[in-house]
Amino acid sequence: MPRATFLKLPEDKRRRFIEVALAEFAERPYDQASISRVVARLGIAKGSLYQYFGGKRELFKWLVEEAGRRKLAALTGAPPPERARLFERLRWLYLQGMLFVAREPLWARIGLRALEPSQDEELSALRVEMIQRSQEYLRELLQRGQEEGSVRAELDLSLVVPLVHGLLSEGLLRAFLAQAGAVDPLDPKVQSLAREDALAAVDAALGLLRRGLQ
Amino acid sequence: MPRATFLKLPEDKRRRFIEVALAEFAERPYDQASISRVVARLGIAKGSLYQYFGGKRELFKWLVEEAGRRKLAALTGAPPPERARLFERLRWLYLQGMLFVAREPLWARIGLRALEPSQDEELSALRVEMIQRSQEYLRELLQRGQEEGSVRAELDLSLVVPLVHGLLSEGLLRAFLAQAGAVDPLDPKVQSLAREDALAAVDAALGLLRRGLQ
Amino acid sequence: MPRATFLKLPEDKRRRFIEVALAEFAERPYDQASISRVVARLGIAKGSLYQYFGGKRELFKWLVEEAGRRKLAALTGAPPPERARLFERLRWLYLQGMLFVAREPLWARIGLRALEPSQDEELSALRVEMIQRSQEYLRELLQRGQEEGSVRAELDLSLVVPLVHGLLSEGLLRAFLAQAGAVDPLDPKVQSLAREDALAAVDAALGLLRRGLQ
Amino acid sequence: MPRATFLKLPEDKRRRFIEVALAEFAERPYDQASISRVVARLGIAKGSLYQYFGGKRELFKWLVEEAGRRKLAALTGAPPPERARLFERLRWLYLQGMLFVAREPLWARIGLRALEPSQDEELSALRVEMIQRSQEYLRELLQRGQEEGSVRAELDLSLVVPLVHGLLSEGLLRAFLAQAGAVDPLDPKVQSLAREDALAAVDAALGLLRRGLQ
DNA sequence: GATGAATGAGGGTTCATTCAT
DNA sequence: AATGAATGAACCCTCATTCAT
Repeated sequence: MPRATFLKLPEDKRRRFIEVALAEFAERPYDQASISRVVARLGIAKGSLYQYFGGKRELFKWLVEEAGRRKLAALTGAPPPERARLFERLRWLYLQGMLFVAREPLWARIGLRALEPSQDEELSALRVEMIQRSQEYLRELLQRGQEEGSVRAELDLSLVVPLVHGLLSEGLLRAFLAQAGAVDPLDPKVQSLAREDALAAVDAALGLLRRGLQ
Repeated sequence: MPRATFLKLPEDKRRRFIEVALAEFAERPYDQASISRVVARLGIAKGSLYQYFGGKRELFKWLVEEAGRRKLAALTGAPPPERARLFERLRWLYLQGMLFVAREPLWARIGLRALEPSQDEELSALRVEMIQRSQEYLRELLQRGQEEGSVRAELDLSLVVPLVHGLLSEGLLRAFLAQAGAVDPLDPKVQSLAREDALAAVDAALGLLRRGLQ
Repeated sequence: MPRATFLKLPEDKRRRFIEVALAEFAERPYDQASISRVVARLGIAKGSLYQYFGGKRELFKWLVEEAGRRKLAALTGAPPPERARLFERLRWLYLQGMLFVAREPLWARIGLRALEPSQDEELSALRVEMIQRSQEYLRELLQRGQEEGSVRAELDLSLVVPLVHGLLSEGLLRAFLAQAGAVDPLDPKVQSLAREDALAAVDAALGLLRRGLQ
Repeated sequence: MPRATFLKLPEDKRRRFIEVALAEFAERPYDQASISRVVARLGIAKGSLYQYFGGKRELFKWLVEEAGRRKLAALTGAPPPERARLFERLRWLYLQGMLFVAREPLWARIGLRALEPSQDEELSALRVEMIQRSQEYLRELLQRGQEEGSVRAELDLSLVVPLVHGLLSEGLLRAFLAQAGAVDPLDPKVQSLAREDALAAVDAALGLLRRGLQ
């Protein structure tokens, strides 16, 4: 999505650009984020931003995608459990997710921004797609869980998937953050959260689920 | 919150005002909703709106409160289960919630709008308070559930409450809407949802929880 | 200037109206004073004010005139020096003026408001007229001073009058207020000013003038 | 105070902008001056003005400061009396002041606008500060006058300074303008005033003072 | 490739005044 | 005589985007 100009930018200039744009779009809902503020903080010309990206929406979309790539990199960077059964896999998956929130709160936050409603039609479509894709992935996992016997076969996944998704997305995140007294990933208190807190929250979530699903 | 002028307005005029304002604020996030659009649709003078409400924020807050009152009315209007134990109570509570979504999607939607982040500081504070109050209520229910033995006593409610809340709020709502292929309460497909769909979603949610919590 | 309706108002109602209107117009420059605020504080209908006065300007003009009448009453109420020569007369006149500022700061302030420039054309004319009338009065005094020998005959009064006026109006008022550390008659510190302060300021002013004029 | 954009504007464009803005803010009290009118007269977009200045207040403050700079330039441009004693110094100082009024009535007027009360809190503070600074400067002059023997030592400067200030500010200005039959620096009649009129007014003022102070 | 001045619609809000009741 | 709802122009300010340099 970024223009060629952006990719050819000197490493440190590009890094700085990303840093500032990320901060702006993580801190505010899309419609309140301001291109003007970004270029002001960077000290570059308005026009330059439009050389790098097609506009506000393009920039936001790229940040969201980049957040996805970085989260994926975090997942593939950590040793994934081999031949794991459903709950081991879920445990690993969501543990990495919570650690990503703690380590990269800005990137985690911008991922959530994409789920917020916005006036922009194209972004609304993106939002719906992201929700569906993430539920789709969960559905595949649960389906395999049914095949391997970790999940009762008679459960109607079209109902169960959104329910479990609610528990493991908003629910788990809030449970994790609550341990630091925070409500938002950008709250500085989040820095005090450690791996044990992530484990505690994930295990509490999976504890609830295991019995419900099996 | 509305000015006396608003309350003394002829019934049909007031009804029409509410209708148009509700549509505007339900359809868009607060910061994108526009006072100008409301008065244009109504064909009244800008100044008139300011005779009725102190401003944009006051109008929005009143709509949110009114949504709360209407939901409460829906709850108290339906026969509440007497001497119900936890899961019966939850079943009744969330069933009414889903029926409210199906019957009054605009009012339900505006209740959700209050949970979205906004640029306005006062509304942000309101939002945090609403989230906490709703979790607080859930905590009381679960605590009584522990006392009556419906919920295992060793569960750490500070973790469980946000988890269950995620499942019964975002999760349940999405499960309910998914049955009509909708993602948002404003989707016209929601009209096709019937009481059985609400029951199915609620029972699926409580089915998962019952085993997890007991 | 007030309509008949206003004059027929019950004594206490009229008194209260004056009190509130005076406070509003004394506290703010004319263009910032607000009719809406006056009726809000009074708890009466907007239309009622328009029954009493033709509008904002009429109300202001009446307040200014009333301030003039009250100051005049204060002057005629106090024993004026008989057969006084110029400086005795000035001393008495400006002493009463400073005492009026200390005793009736709101009425004194509104008199000054009339001297502030405003967007309103009619009020601008009023302002010019008030300045000229007050200089005219001073010119008569000084002329008689020349006749009686208290003021050098060769002085060009068309230059001296505005100079003396500047000293005895803005200058004397600021000197008087400065003794309480105040800059504006509405400053609450003004309440601490006593008759001796007024005398000190007036005598300092006349001390300067006497030598200059004789 | 102006943005870089303004400083980099082509000479004639900037000159025209200043001319129009100056006319607007000189003609009306701050609260009545209108940004909309300025851009309309200029035929530029509203947004452009905000590229030049942070807003209405910033623009006004810059105009006032610029007026100060221009008056200072006029003072330093004229030959200042060397080793002058108090009254020579005052004579030169206020003569230049009156000439500035006659030559640059708009810039002189806007300097006076800064002394008018306004709704804006920041400007009110600026106003009080300007009054105090100008009295402070006068106090220093008079104090040195006491040291050099031009002013009687027993005079209480805290009373004398505001008195003299009234005479030399409002008083002198009005005396000067009165010679052309004008009351306001913006009156076109002011153009007919010549150096002799300024000298006459200043000498009349200092004539009064010299005797009073010595 | 970088610049940054210009745009102009749109935002929310205030206010004195009118006039039907 | 009192009411107060309705008016609507005017206010200042923000913003993403364009385009000539």
